[in-house]
Amino acid sequence: MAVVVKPKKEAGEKPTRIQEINRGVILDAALEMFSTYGFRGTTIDQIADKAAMSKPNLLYYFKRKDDIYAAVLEATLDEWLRPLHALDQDGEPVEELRRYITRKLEMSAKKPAASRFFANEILHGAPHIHGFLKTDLKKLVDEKSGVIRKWVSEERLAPIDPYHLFFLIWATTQHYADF
Amino acid sequence: MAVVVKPKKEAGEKPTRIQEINRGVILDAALEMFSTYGFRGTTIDQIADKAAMSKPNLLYYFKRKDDIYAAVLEATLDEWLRPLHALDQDGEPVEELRRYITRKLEMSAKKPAASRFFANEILHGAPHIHGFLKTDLKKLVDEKSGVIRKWVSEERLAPIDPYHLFFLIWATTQHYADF
DNA sequence: CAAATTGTTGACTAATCGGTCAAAATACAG
DNA sequence: CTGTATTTTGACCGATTAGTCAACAATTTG
Repeated sequence: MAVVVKPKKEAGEKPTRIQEINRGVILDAALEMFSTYGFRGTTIDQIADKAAMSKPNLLYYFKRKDDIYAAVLEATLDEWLRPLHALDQDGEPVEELRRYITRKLEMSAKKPAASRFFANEILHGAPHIHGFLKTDLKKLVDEKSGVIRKWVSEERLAPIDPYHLFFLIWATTQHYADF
Repeated sequence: MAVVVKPKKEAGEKPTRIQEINRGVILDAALEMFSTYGFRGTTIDQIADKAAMSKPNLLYYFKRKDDIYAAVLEATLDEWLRPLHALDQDGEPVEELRRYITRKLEMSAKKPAASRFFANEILHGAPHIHGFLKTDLKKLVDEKSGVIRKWVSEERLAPIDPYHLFFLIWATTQHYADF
């Protein structure tokens, strides 16, 4: 008797409606908890409570605590970087920087959890995104540093080290969000 | 038969040589671990390992994990505040601020653990020093804010909100230490 | 509706962690 | 050296936590 092997699930199948909703709910809850209590300070039970579901149910969507953290990181990283992406070398320098800072401040105010989450990650040496920071983020920062340098060389902006400028903006917007 | 009660130990007796050494070793180890992994992320075993002693031995010197944290806080706070204390209203404003920032940067570079420790505490809403922050630190910051305001009113310094200035300096020096 | 798949959970386990304790080892005073 | 106070530790305990599992419920599909 021939047995027809019918695969139950292909890798990379599209998520169901329920999966999409619940993953979102979990990530929101997890971001809130991780940003407040850190990785070790947050329990899966706490996240499950906040997401209004049982722990086994949560673990049905994310097999391990590390996976939840990684997913939160990935989901938040894009948003955190978006303001910097928008810095346009063809714009007017002071106006571009003003818009960048405004966007950063807005983001810190509107999504304080995301902001705290990253501050925390970076403060502790970015242990979970070290590889990423060394590649993608560095590339982006290098690219935008080039824009600043270009403006300085064209004498459209007072001389300043681009890295110092970014640090100044990141640090200050973050602190305003904290307090 | 009269029993002579001979107290074994008076409160506030001077610590023995061994106590002095071991408390120091423990505080160094604890600062390193707490600043890297946070309060919840650090285990007593880890601190004991770093201090090269057994856990019960460590707990002989500090009865609870909270006590270790509090002791680290107390031991480090003074150092963290010292640069601000030195801000002198009778000095030349720009030179005073330059010196303050330089000292802050030196401290962040020389004692990164202490610096991270406080950044971490403040980022999470200073849960362990809330009372202190509300009194002593606030008083100090208010006092030094008065110095800044005085300089501004005498037109010896460009107009700036003193709190914003301190945040700017703290945030930036900390970020330099992190990266 | 009926079968199959997906979603949900109570009950459990193994490991970790903060903290205790009694007993052994060491340092120290007379 | 002798006795006493101090220091050190292995073994242990109760609580918490990450993660499992088998059974049950809901949803989707045909």
